[in-house]
Amino acid sequence: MRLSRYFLPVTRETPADAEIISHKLMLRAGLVRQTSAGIYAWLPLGHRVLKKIEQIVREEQDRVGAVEMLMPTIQSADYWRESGRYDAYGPEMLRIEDRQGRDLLYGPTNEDMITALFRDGAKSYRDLPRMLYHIQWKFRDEMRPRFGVMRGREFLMKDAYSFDLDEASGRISYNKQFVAYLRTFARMGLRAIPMQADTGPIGGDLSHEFIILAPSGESEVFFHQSWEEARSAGDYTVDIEDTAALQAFVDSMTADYAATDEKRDEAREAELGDTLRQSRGVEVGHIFFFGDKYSKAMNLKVSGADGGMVTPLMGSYGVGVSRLVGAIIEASHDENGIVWPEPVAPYKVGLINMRADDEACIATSDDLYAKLEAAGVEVLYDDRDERGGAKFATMDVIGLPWQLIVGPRGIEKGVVELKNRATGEHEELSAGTALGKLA
RNA sequence: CGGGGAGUGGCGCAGCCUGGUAGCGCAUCUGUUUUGGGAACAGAGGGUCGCAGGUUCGAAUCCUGUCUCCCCGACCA
Repeated sequence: MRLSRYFLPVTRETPADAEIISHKLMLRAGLVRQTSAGIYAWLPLGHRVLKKIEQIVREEQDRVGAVEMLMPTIQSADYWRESGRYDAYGPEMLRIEDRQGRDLLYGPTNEDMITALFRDGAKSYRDLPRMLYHIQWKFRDEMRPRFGVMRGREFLMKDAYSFDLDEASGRISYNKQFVAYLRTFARMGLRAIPMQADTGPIGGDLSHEFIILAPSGESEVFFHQSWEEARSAGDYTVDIEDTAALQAFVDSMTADYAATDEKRDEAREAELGDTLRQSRGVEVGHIFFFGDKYSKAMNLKVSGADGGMVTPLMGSYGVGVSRLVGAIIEASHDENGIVWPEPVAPYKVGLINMRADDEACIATSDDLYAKLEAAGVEVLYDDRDERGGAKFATMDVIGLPWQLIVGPRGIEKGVVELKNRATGEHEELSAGTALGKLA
């Protein structure tokens, strides 16, 4: 993409209503604009990040056998009356009335609707187990939206739902999602720590929050030092079809202490001694096995193998997709701007033509741009006729992993400069070599 | 929802107390000189001061109401 044809309103000054660093940088880097309290427009660059994150979430859901679908943002109140939640949910739910006087709502979550949809389509034990998910905008009328997209009223969430015939099977579905979550966050360059959360009516330990360590996170968290090590998706490989191995893996991942402020265990912390760590954290995912809460209330039943009727057990699994954009920035930035982990960067390379009034610079830059595009490298090309300093500042604040710099000095020597945004390391090399490194 | 604060060109702010034709920095546009880490000079465009009422010869400024946004708290992906 040529910057001369893009829409990237970067600003030097920070809008006064931004408080935390990720929010400031998202505004400065032209990722989002606020349109109402807790509601944001995603500008082109921010939209690309959102899509990158969404795609990683999607791939990891698919990998554990969840099936993508799409439910509407607007729901009939009838689903919620059926589950008994319509009156219970309270003012956080945005209620709407259509021209016929029918009660509608902007969905804050989808358990009720998915239960109804699954009920109408699944008739036999052969239809289970199943995991369904969608990635859709939600609305919760928060009393107090804040922290930019980290606590918006409208937010993009991946929510998955599992349907199983018995608790053992439900546990497997839960474990698969557990693995998917670890891999999802690791792929985004994040250290996400699974922390035990409030359990449902069934009890046990089948609810976890996934917390990302970030200095300005909302909650105080405590954990074993082993969680400080960065891990990649590759550290989370396990044969998810091997039930025993899967369970063993989940057990090993929950063996080391990790607790939010509300869930601290004084005794265990005392045992940890020097290996106890403390940090701020942001909740980016929450998985939960709640059994027959909705299936029972909404009369979801399927024929069992023995001819009797079975009430499926359900779980739900949420990832805050839009929140992750803010969370990643909280975890990855420096004094000059955002430092995108490559898998979620809006573009991989920022190509800078230092002198857009110089024929040789234009020719070299255009050529590099064409070749990068041809090689499938996502490149944002600053071809504008502006001063170099302003271009560097723009590239720094938007934080693309690589900066490829073309200027008259380099051209004289037959080189271009390649700079790594995260490390600041830069080297001069031939255009061909640079292409090879980036492609 | 309780407490506090703020609405003035795109962004950041001053002006308000003590009414008298709206100002600064950044950004934008034009020209010239520049050119490897947010250039310099000259010029230009852009605001019915959140909205509605009121007081007054006259309101950004005083009064009343109202809307919106932000911060702290309790609640939440």
